Amino acid sequence: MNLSTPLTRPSLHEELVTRLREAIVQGTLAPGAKVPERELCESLGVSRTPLREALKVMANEGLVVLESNRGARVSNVTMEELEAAFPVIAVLEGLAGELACARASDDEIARIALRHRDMFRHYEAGNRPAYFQANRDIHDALMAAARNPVLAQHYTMLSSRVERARLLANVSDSRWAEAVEEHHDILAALEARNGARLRDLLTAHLNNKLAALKKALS
Amino acid sequence: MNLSTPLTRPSLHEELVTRLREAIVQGTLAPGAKVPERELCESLGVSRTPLREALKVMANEGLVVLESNRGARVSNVTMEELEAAFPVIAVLEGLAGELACARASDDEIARIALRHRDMFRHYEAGNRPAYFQANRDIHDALMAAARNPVLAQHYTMLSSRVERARLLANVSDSRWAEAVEEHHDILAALEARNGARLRDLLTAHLNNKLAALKKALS
DNA sequence: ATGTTGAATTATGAATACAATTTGAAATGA
DNA sequence: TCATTTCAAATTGTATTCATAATTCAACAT
Repeated sequence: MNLSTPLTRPSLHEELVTRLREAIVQGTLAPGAKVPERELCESLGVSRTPLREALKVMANEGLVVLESNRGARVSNVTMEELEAAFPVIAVLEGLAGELACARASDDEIARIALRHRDMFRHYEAGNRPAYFQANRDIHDALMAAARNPVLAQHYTMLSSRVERARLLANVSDSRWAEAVEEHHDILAALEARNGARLRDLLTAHLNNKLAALKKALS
Repeated sequence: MNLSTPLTRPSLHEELVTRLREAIVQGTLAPGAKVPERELCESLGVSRTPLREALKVMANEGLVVLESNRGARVSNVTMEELEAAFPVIAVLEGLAGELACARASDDEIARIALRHRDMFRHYEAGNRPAYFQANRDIHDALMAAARNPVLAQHYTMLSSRVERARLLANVSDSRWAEAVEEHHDILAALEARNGARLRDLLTAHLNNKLAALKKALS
């Protein structure tokens, strides 16, 4: 048990941030939709104050935009934003990979390898949702293995902004095959603990993902 | 005049975030100090609501920590945090350099070069504050030249967290000389628009800075 | 019929009020 | 004297209120 943390129960606005973030990433709160303050207050059973605090935080992260005297809207997923965000995510993931090679336990690497095999199976079965989930798990596990909370924090912010793009367009089958290929290399570099190579592979992987999105959305 | 923007006056809490961030970076609000809510409200002439909204946002950025029922404290600058944050800043600056090489106007590069010459003069004169200022200007200008708002946003968050370290320890003269040397190379790579090289130089520059800080603080 | 005006309604931004928790010092006892 | 307990004051987290800006919609003019 952890006795160093002084037993701090999460504040209302933090829980709201978490739940709203999920709702936005999942698409329950659609991009561009205005956030109905009063309604949410009622359904969540809180007053406006903590909800509004949560909205300020999410606005700072770019998940919502605040229009003065007109309330909050879920931010739109634009091509411009994706083009800006992806290169940043790419270098962050690259760094995560590099650090993970240096710091991950053998056990962690084994677990990531296992998840890879799951993912490959989902690909063979053509099961996109399961593939996506496994893919996310892998990236999250890698981030955890990097043991850098600052990195993880910014990664979380950015991926929640971008994750929603998957709802906009399915990538082509050919890109899917390519991505799987890339993941074979990624796993190999991780298992070899080749940090520099894994970094470059991950950065390229993300940049390729952006290119594919661009194509799918044009 | 710009008529496309729908005439939006900045909200109170946003202004507060900006001002509090400055106060924290500048050291007016010292690391570890608790944020006196009532006092700040009076001196800033606002009520608690917008101030508290600002504090939530800054807590999300890591500039303050919220202790439940015990209010906000300015976060401490720990070695652990610096070790986590610097590598992230390093890759972000690297990306900024790479993008700047591709996107900066000749004019922008010329201005950055000019600011470099200022900075070199301040070094020769042994004027640390002026050197720091010029140094910051250079990094900010580079970031602006990268034309990536997402990158800039995260860079701002991170550097405000880390900037305060300069108040903790003066780097050694030998490291100072080294940093100046590195900046000569950085400028050269930028003027040659050699993106890959500038990226690597900047990343290394930041990582060296961390190493120097580690030495100075031990 | 279509477009415009303006009062009523609603929603928002900020201030204030209230309840719960923490703090700190006086009072008590060893 | 020193530790412990108790209780008031202060501070915080959340709810509510208030003033103002935006929206809606019916009445009117074109």
